[in-house]
Amino acid sequence: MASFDIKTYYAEQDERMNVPDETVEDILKRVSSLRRGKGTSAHGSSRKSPARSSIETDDPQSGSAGTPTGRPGASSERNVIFMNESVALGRTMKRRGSVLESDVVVAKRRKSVDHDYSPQNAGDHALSGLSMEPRAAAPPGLVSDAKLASPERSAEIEDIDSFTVDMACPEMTTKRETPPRKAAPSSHKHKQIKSISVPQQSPVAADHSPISSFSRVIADSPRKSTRENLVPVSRQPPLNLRPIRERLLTRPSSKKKETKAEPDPYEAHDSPIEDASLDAASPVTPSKKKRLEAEPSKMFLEIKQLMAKHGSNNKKQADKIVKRKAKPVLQQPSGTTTAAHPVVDDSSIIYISSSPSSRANSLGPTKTDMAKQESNVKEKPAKSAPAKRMPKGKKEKPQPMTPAEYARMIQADTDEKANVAGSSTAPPVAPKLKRVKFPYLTGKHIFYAGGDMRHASEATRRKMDIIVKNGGDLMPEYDPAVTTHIVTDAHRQPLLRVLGLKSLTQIPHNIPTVKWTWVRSALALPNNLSQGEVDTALGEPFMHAAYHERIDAGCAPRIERPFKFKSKERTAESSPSAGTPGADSEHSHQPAEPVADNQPGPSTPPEAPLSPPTSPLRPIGPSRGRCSTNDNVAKEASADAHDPLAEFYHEAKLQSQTEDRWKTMGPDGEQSDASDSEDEDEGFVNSGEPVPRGKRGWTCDTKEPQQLGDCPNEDIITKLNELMQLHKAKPGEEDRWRTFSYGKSIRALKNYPRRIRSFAEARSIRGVGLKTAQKIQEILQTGELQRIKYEKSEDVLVTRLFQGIYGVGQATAFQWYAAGCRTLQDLRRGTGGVKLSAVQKIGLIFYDDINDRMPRAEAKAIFDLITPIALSIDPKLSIEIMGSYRRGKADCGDIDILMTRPTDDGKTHSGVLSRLLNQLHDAGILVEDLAIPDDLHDLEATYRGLCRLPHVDTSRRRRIDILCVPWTCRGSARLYYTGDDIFNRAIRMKANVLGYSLNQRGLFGSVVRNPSDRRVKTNSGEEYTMWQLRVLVASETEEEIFKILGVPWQEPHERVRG
DNA sequence: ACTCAGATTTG
DNA sequence: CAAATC
DNA sequence: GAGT
Ligand SMILES: O=c1ccn([C@H]2C[C@H](O)[C@@H](COP(=O)(O)OP(=O)(O)OP(=O)(O)O)O2)c(=O)[nH]1
Ligand SMILES: [Mg+2]
Repeated sequence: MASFDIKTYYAEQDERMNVPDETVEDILKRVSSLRRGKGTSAHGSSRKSPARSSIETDDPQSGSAGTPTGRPGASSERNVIFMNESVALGRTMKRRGSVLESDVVVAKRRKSVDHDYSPQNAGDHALSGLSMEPRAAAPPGLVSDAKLASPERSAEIEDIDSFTVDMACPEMTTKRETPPRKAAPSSHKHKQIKSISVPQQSPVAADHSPISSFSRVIADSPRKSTRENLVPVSRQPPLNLRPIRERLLTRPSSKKKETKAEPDPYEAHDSPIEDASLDAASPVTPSKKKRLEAEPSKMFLEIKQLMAKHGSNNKKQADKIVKRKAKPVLQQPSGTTTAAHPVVDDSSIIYISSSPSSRANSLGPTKTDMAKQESNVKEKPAKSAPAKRMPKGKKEKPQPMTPAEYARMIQADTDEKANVAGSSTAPPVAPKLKRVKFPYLTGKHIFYAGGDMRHASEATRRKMDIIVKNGGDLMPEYDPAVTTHIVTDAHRQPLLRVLGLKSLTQIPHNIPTVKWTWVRSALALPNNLSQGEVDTALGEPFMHAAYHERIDAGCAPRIERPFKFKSKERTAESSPSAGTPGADSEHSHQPAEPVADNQPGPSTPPEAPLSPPTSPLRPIGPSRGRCSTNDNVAKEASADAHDPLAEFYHEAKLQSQTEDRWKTMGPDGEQSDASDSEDEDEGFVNSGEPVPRGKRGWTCDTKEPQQLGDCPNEDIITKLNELMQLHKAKPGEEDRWRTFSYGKSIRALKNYPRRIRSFAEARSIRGVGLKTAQKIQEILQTGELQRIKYEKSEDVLVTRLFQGIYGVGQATAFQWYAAGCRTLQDLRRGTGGVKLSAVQKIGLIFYDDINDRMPRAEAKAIFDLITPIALSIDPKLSIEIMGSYRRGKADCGDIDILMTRPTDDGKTHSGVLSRLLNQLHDAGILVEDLAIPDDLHDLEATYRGLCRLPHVDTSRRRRIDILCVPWTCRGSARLYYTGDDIFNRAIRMKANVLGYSLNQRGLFGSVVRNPSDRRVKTNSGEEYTMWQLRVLVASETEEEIFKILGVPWQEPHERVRG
């Protein structure tokens, strides 16, 4: 099994590389240019090198193929300082306690003063103030993997505590960079919240809890679960925050808002332009500066330097952004509202061990559920949960039906209504579908194939409904003669089955195979388009091609391309290069392809797509640029009789044989013992053991040695990672999981102690499958990975740039790309009519800041500013910094704060967040809001925003997340928030396999209530347990969760998997 | 052929 | 409901 | 993409 068919390998590679790559790009170019009437200019710049030219200066990858947030590839997590933390902490604590004690800012917490946090249109505000002009000319913060981390020394860290906000440089720049652009009419829904500013309370010494600073923050020794959540209160350096508030708070014009006549102090100066308020602000600053100057520490200086270095000179003053969100006024899904919440009758509850498979329809505990639980625990009678859809209440008899049947049904029904006003025959279940005003799918005969080809699932029905509603002619079954479009999100195999075909190539060219996104893309369109616009609105089919092989389908004339044959040429290409691997970059060898030419007809495949000159056919409208290449390809292919890669093949074979020995020796012992249930995929590290074979076990169970420097397979890892980053930028499920998989292989490789020498050896590693092993082999033999070049197309590069914007993911990035955007500047200009959401605007403005990671010390500094403020609101609060910080990372991508409060005194932290946010804004720490919790008063809430060190004009914007959870959930919440993400997924997966389910609220076991009754048969015949509930098994401490799951305890810094 | 974690907020 | 993010 |  170790051997593989090299031909097939290259054939596949070839297909993948040639087909979509060049084609998409060209098409896109052509299209976009057409749309914009830009003529032909585009194609000239097609390939690599030229491609770059089209990306303006703000193109991060110019040069390095950095990734915005290169996850795995980025600085691997090393806990540089972690070891000393407790020590350092202890020391600093002491110092802190003695030196700075008095001035903790404390506000009397008086209920009366408790005003809700009321942000308003953050996006608009930011925009109005700054405009989206590029602020920092500096190259985007995207950094190549190599230099991501600016390692902090442990020494530095201990000093951080003495850090003091420097008031020396409080000159707040009051100038605005640009005249306020009219606030984008981003219509936010406003959460109905009364917004009233809190009259500043004067700082008061914290007389309360002598919770002296200690350390929970860092050295958290889980063992003592007792005080697990004690607040790491750190005495705060003298910082007079108070004055700021009033001035700084520039109430963004609450334009429409005023109608509300909300007595909002902020409303006072409601000029959208904040200049006024800003000016006002400046005078205030001086007053408070003095205090702060008190002992600037060396640490502080360092931080300053660091920041200066990063130097994002944002002139923007601490604009107050306040956003109001209209809270969905408890719009209860009528149906569910009435349905009484299922009352759990304990007596009828039985525990069952759910197999992973059964978890499908088990309702996970939702916020709503938890609310109930909380109440049980007498935490707080959860407010009437907005009924997050209790599955129980209604029961729309799904009524089994095949997709075809359903299609026929709704199609018939709709037609009837549309055509004859005849009395409805009122088919039993026939949904009342009314065609929408603007049926953009009119005239299109669509065959839809959902995930389930046998039964029309809810989702399938909904989608079919949509198709019909929008005028589409839904085909019950595929008929190549009539069908004009095939819409599917399924995989090739299932689709082919339904179509009754053997190969995708059997589908006529004129029938595009597109994903659901194609239909959806025009859904939200204005309903006034002209017929002509419809098609454009729908988007070119190829943009939504379901399979890259068929990317051309439906797009005008096209020249048949002999896929299969190209394999050879490619073969020729890579193998020979073995001797002279490096050297040639794609374009470079354009002219000098000789290298490859040793072989019979090896037209370097890369060249094919690359060379604009060779295929100038572009001009001809919709023709595929590829045609000429194909011809060549075919020719060459035929010419090439000898397979140069034969050697590879043989070699692999041999190796596999020889290596089977050691490989097999491993398995025996392992397999037996591991055989039990796991089937786990998670491969794992056998740290440095002589037995290299793929081991089994749960990745969450064993800490991975994360030393970087020693990896013997670094080159391989680097290349695979590069490839992964490229895939990560692509939309679609396929690439999503591919990325997932690459991640696993890479991790496995990182933990592999020896240099891999062969295909077979690679293959033996868990997580490294056929394809990856082949790639590894290619790297081993040629020193490079051709595939990378092909995946590195302009669209990927550009969209990856876009994805660096907070709030922009694969989908939007590609949409924008399709709209013709190529640079960040294009986005600012709104090229192609692209619209950025409020968050995205902020993300764009602070592109560099957000993509930068902060030194650990800065995270602490900011947190230390926040802590006292929080405690001033409620001394019993427990707030802790989590995420990468808790794991001991030297640099943090953001600050993750967990907030909760013990309930022993009958109180909760409800409402604290609101006040905290207000105060943090006032203090100039919070600068921008990105996401506000549904209900600020909920015990469970998530806030996301941007913060910065106040009063330091050089400080950069940092991402900050605040997570509030009920006290009872603290354990699971800490587990979750500590991460890392890979670890979380791994442990959650193990939980599943063991019949549990784990989330930030707790570890749940499945339970079925009176199994005898509530069972429902589904169309497929299985039984779905509708009343299956998940009961809380543990959530208060991390330890118990680890224990129950049989995961050996691991300190935060040991939970690093990525 | 199925699974790959599970949740919240936004538009 | 899909996308983005944690 | 990989493991089952
Ligand atoms: O997909 C994800 C992302 C994050 N998390 C958890 C683990 C993580 O540690 C925590 C905080 O997320 P964040 O994105 O801040 O990651 P981090 O671990 O703190 O790293 P970084 O330094 O980039 O912030 O949330 C998940 O469970 N799943
Ligand atoms: Mg973080």
